[in-house]
Amino acid sequence: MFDIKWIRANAEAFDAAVSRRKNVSVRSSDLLAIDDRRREIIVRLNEAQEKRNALSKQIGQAKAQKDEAKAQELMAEVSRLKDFIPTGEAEERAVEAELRAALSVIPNLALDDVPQGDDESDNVEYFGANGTAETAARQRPAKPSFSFAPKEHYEIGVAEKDMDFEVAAKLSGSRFVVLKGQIARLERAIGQFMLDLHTTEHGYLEVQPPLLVRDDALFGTNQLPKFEEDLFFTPHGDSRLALIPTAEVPLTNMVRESILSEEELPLRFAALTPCFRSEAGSAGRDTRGMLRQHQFDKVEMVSITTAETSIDEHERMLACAETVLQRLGLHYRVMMLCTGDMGFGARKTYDLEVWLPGQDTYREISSVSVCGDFQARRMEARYRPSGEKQAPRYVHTLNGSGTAVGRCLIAVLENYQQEDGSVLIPEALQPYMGGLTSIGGK
RNA sequence: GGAGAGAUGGCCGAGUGGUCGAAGGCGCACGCCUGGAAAGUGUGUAGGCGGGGAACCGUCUCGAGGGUUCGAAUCCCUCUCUCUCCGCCA
Repeated sequence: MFDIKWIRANAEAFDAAVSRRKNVSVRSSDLLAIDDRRREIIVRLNEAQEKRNALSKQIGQAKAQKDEAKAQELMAEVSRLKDFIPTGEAEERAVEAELRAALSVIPNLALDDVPQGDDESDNVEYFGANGTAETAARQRPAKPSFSFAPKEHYEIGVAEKDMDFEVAAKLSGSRFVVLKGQIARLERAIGQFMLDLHTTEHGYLEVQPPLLVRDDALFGTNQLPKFEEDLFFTPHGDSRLALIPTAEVPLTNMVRESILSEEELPLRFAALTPCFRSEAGSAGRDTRGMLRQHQFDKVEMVSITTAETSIDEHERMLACAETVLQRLGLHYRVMMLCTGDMGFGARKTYDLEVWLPGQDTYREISSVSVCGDFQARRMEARYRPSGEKQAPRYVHTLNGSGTAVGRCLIAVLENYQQEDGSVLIPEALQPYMGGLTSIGGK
């Protein structure tokens, strides 16, 4: 969410930057018009309150001096002028709500190095801050080669038996899956491996958050008010709770409505949780297999930083996510999303796309975004700079998947499949699989 | 689910209708003291909004929202959360 004072001071820059984003027609002049009305009512209200307060203080003094006649006279005077105050207060609340509503549906502005574009076809491959295609290729696992036609994950022998969409449909309908036996264990192993990697090697604090959250938390991380239809809700008393669409929501909101000290930053949280998405807008897309589900596991990373360090933290977080795929020996590429493909709250986003030989294509497995102070302003999350006395500033927030567990399971199955329908277990996962080196063999 | 108690600044905690944005303490900042530190000591130390070039001024905020009143941290109502006891329960 934007600071109206910043928009007032930087109206042209705001208009130029906001016009880079897709489907956004708002102009600074619309917002400033609301703000002008807001300031006008505040001035009038403050003047009335000032008079009322001054007179009330005199009444107190008159009563203390037992000057009842004077007190009565003053009280009559206050009664006359205070008619305006209740209506003025109501007017101020209304116009402030109007301004907030207008501001809360404006997406974040892209950083200067984000490519301009309409959709994913305008994303550009990214090789690291100082990297090239060559340096990236040395660091990233190679694309596997097959002596047979690799299958899609749900066609592979071991999955045909233990990845059960039919029974899931009986329980819950489409876009659910029941995993069984060694496939279920493999999914669990992948999640454990990733979470352990981030907590033991990358400095993230392991967190087990609630999976049900209130509307305020969803507003903080931008799911509300614009993307309500993507969520599952459950009634709760007279209100409701949402199933988290990503652990970004609880992890980021852990710092909401607080003032941290600069010394505590950066805060780094990681969690392995189920995620729930209605997929309202994607009917008919990716219906086969478990690529796009209503429920899936994901390891999420969240960093809370100062304003100065968020860009560096973004590169660091990308590297943390990449390490997962490198350890698993999975080929991937990194895309910098263009302005048209970025999420609502992001200033810049990198997607990790893992190679799926069965589909013969790259598919998103992780998304790493830096949001600046956009979410912090929605959450009222600030920090007090150290040293000389300074006013609190908004923190910067970042989030990234590290990575999606379900999609990683797909990638392991497809990349490590054998002709006989069995699947080799990557070395990094073997300790989590009781030492097994393959599953689904005869 | 029933009964009761509570929510005050970065933290702890006093304050039951007026001069209270709020005692005191802790923490923090800057000074004094010291060879240096600790201790001691002095001063300062909430946030939002509006006005102003600035110094500064005004206003709002004592969990949230309403109400009573000339005036509310204090009284009333609703809600949220926390704690204690009882019940139920993985």
